[in-house]
Amino acid sequence: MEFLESLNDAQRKAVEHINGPAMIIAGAGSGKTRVLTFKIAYLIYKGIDPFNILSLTFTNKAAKEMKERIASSVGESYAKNLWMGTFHSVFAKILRIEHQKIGFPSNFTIYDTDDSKSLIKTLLKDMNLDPKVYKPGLVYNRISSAKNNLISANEYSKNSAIISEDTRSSKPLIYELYKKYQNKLLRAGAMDFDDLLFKTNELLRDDPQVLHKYQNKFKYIMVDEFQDTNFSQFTILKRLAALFENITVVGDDAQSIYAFRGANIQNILNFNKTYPDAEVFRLEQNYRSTQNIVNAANSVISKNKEQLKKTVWTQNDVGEKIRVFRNNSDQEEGMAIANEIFRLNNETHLDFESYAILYRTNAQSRALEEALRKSDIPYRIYGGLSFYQRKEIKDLLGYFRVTLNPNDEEAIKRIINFPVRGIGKTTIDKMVLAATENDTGLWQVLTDPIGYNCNLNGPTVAKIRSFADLIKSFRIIIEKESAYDSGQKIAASSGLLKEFYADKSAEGLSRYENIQELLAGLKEFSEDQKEQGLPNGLADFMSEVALLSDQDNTADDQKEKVTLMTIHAAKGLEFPYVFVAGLEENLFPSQLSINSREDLEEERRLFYVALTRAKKRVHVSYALTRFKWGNLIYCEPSRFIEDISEEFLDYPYLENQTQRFHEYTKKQQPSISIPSNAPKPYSPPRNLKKLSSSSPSNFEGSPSELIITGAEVEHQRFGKGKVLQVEGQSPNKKATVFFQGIGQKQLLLKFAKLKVL
DNA sequence: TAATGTAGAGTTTTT
DNA sequence: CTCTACATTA
Repeated sequence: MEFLESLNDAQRKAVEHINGPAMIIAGAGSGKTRVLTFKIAYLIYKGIDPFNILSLTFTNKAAKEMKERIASSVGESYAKNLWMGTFHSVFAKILRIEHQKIGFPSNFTIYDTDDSKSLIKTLLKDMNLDPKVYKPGLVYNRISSAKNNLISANEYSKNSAIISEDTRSSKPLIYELYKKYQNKLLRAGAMDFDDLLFKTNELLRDDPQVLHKYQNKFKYIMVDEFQDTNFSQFTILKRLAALFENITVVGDDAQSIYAFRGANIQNILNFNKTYPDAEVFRLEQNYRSTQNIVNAANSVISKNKEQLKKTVWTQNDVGEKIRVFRNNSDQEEGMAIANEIFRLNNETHLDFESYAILYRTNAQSRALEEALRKSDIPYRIYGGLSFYQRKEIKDLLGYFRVTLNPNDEEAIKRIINFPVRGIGKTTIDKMVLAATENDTGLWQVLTDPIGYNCNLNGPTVAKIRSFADLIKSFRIIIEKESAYDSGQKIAASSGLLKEFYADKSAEGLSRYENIQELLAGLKEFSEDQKEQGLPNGLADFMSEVALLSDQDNTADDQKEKVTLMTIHAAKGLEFPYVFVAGLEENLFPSQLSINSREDLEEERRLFYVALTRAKKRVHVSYALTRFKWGNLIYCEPSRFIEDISEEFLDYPYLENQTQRFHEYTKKQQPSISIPSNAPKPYSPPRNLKKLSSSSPSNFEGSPSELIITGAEVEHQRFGKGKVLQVEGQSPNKKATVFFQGIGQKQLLLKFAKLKVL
């Protein structure tokens, strides 16, 4: 066990602790992950069966990396028996095993946030509620936080405090929505993210046999990022650990930055109350950053009231002070950072991947990107729309979902008329109505439209039948074929591949590429699973995919590129040089946080996280003016800059510059007008199209019989074009026309006026 | 049914 | 400003 030699005293003690509850408070950069992996390896060396170890992490990526590290230390054959993953993925797995006990199919669907919100929208329509008052996002958050606090729909409706809170915000019927929402999920054989934890809690609470089974299986439990767990998660832990109490949690209260989505910092602050015998280990030596960075970060976090006692220190060099950049505008801020990176790079000859620019909101990336582009500095930006949220990906996954679970109504609605097969809104509404009246699901109606008496005409019934048959044929395919083969066939037979292939616009091209990428992922999955002798069907793929995120796709193309990301996304990462941009009041700290101490403290922890990402030097910057939604606004430097003790700051111009700024703004007030000498951003001319399309309309179309393949035609708006194809029967005759300079368009002849030339 | 127009909203994010 | 969701129009 010579690996223990490489640990410091505190780390080694934490690793060697085996029995009983333990809390490891791990300061930033203190080698937390190393301790956790070593501890698991140590348990295995001590003869504990990996089969009895459960290790929970914040992301799948973290789990995967840790598993690999353990495998390289104790051997693959041991490591593969470890249960390792996020709360959601581990307990989804268990719920699939125990599905009968909770009344769900084993291949239940996991609804993502979009599915949930769309379901809430349809419920609002049913109940005739105004979606402007009952904003789906708000309703969802309300239900989500109830679930995270283990309040069922029934308990919710009986909780007077909650009801009166909802009434005060003029949304008294949320309890009703919650109930209906759960009913719909049950009927759809679906769970949302919170349900995965909620149902696990119910299962462990109500079924002593199941509880006993998993208590005995998971004799040793490790939890990473414990500061970001919520009540529901902690309750699961308490239940599972109740028998042996071999639970080790690792975390840093100073880095708790996810309260806004239900994480409860009290879990870590009060761990000792739940487990009075818990041994507490403090990892306080920082191996990452210079003394100046560590001390500056400490001075910031000390302004928070709620925290566990610890003193992070380092033996590293003193290093340089935190540099403060003051700028007149967000553009200038970007240029200042770009210039500094350029200068540093000449000086140090480091790769561009040594630099990160961190910010509070994604919207800030634009000005920064522009500056980097102008300076020819390569960068990679994280965030934005994730791969799995893209339309085309959700479309294909929608087909997979319906195939696996035809009760998945959100997925049915997504794909039933995409690609278009003539089943429109009216038809769907009729069938939904029939389903509601007969107290059944949409799929049942789809498979027997006549039996349910939906008042549909013959051709429509035929279209519905052929859609149902299509799905049924997919069900046969996935019975015996691999995920890849099934996926390939479904993508082709559904018409999706053709649909995206036909679209030759830039967007269409990238959509097609994304579909291909997903199929490539399926292929990789199928082959990997087969190699390992594991099941490789579509169902197996789908049971994992709902819980994956972009960060799990370890794309290694960030080499030689500057990293741009939000501070949240930077958690757990490190860079030699870090730029924290936009340190302005109402931006960082965010405007929404400055009214409560708790929220403000969370923002301050976020700043702490930002500072402690850096190894060598930190630059913080702010702008005096910034464009927000097209308007120039004036900004004040963030209070967080003053939270850094002056001795660690390099703030050359602080006094005279800010003073000048204040004089300047005073002069301008009270009329908030843009001074003529203020920098104006470049904005390209817009709405050119509008000007060219406003001609009076006395345009006559030719009769549809004259519109034939090959004909040269003219359209009022699109101009001259050539008919490539005509399909369908009058009055639903459709022509595909190629217009010069515009591209291919599909037009319904009963609407579009086309003149034959 | 599909393209186009318009109103409204707009932290942080993983599962 | 920019994106999205819904209504409108052909």
